[in-house]
Amino acid sequence: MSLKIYNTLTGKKELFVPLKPEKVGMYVCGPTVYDTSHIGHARSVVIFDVIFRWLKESGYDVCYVRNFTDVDDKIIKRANETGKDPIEISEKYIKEFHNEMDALNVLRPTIEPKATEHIGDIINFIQMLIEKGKAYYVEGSDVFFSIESFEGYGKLSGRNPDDMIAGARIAVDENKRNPMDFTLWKPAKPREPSWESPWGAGRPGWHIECSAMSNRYLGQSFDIHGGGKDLIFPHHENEIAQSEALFGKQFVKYWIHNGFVDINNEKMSKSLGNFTMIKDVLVKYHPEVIRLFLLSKHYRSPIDYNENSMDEIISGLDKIYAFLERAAKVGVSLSDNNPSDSDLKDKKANTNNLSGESWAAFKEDMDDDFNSARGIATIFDTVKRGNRILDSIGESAGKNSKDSISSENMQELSIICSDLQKMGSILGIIAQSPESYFKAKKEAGLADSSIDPKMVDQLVLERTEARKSKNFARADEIRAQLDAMNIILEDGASGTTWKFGQ
RNA sequence: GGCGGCUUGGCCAAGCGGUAAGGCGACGGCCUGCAAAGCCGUUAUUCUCCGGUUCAAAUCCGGAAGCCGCCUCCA
Repeated sequence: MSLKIYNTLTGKKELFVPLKPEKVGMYVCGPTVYDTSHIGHARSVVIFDVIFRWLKESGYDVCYVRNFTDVDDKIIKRANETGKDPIEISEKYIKEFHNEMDALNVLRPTIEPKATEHIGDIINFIQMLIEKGKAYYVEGSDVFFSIESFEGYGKLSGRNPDDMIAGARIAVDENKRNPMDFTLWKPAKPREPSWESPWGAGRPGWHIECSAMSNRYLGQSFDIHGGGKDLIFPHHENEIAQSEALFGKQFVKYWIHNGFVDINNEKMSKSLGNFTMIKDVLVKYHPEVIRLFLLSKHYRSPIDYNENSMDEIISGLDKIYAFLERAAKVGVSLSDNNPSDSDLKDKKANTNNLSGESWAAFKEDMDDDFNSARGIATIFDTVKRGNRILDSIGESAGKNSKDSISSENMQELSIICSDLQKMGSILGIIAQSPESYFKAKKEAGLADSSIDPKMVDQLVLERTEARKSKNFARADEIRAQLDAMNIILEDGASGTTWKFGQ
């Protein structure tokens, strides 16, 4: 067990040693719930989901906290535009977020705190900062954090406050002692949600909620803090300032940041109008295809979402399931591979003695800074090994029945399949049985092709008869006819099956 | 202006000093009545370019070119 994690704070890959043995505290910045989530949110959530799963698999007791920012300018703006209550807005999008993440087979974090439910914690936190001389209240204005009061300001993002001020594009607020000081508490304007505080009715600034909530659930110091790369500055920098200024000790040991999703090699942006929403992607692709895609590149690098890549991913996932289906046909039993949150650990205890070389390789891949791209390569290597065994025993030609497969081969195939399922359970894929995967695929194909399956079956039957009577001309004619409908035939040992092409 | 990142075969993508994983595609073969699937083989003497360090560099250092992100809300 020697997990290494790239730490943004040090810019190096470091051996992961939790603050307390066997326990890990992890905080990830969740969405501001004012709009529908896009594919970029999905990437971040899926990546940290895999990290969560891997930490648990590695034997840690993980407390995973992911917040919802449910009070914010954008939510208020949205509320005013739609004439709704801000709470209505945030609840709507929280619900949507949960639905989509459930569809993507994302495990729920241990705790999902909301900013509005921690206003007391936030006010206390600010109060203490003021008492320590780290923050100041400007009468009639905001409470600001004083960056000059915190020596380490800029250490996460590698920025020097003076340089930033020099090239600043921000309007200087006359109330601030230093232009880089940031808001902890701001006074409420009319018709805005607000809470009473020592500084009048108002609401928290953006950064303070994460310091207050992480402190509440994970303490003054914890192991991992994550989020998108864009959060490094100013959000996470400011969190460090708030928490370390107050508690005088290291806030977070390992900082993890994920890269962005581009769309056809362009950044998602309002001006380009290319925001790709999760719900739209879910309509087009199987959830496991989306996960496999999001994990197909190292989490820190940018990844490009485009149709061509998605088609390649579909081929890959089909290949994995097709192998499992072949294996099942010769009698390898596949376990139910959709473990709930709680039984990942039990599963480990049950199947550990069965794990093979693939699992060992995968473990190395994941231990190396959660290298899911390499883990996926290991999955394909495993599939190839399995197919090779199946070819060698001539299963496809129907020469061997289940009984005549040697016990060594059976044993090896069992291990390969169980390894595949274990690897899948970390990446959150291969959660279905091959039958239901291909059945769903066929149904999806039928749904948008207006093809009558009965008619296809009838043609397949006719072709089988034609083949029996060596009328190959007719057989090929039928094949061509179905091919024109994007239907591909496969003549197997146990009859002919059909599927949709890509 | 400040900070950071990227450039690997037709495409996607690992690689983090020891002599180029994996996927998609293409081509040849096995299998098949023909296919499909699967398997086998071929597809980068070379990693944007130029220098340097080293017995050894895609990997380290210096320089050049191109691309990108952050510094304002952003996963």
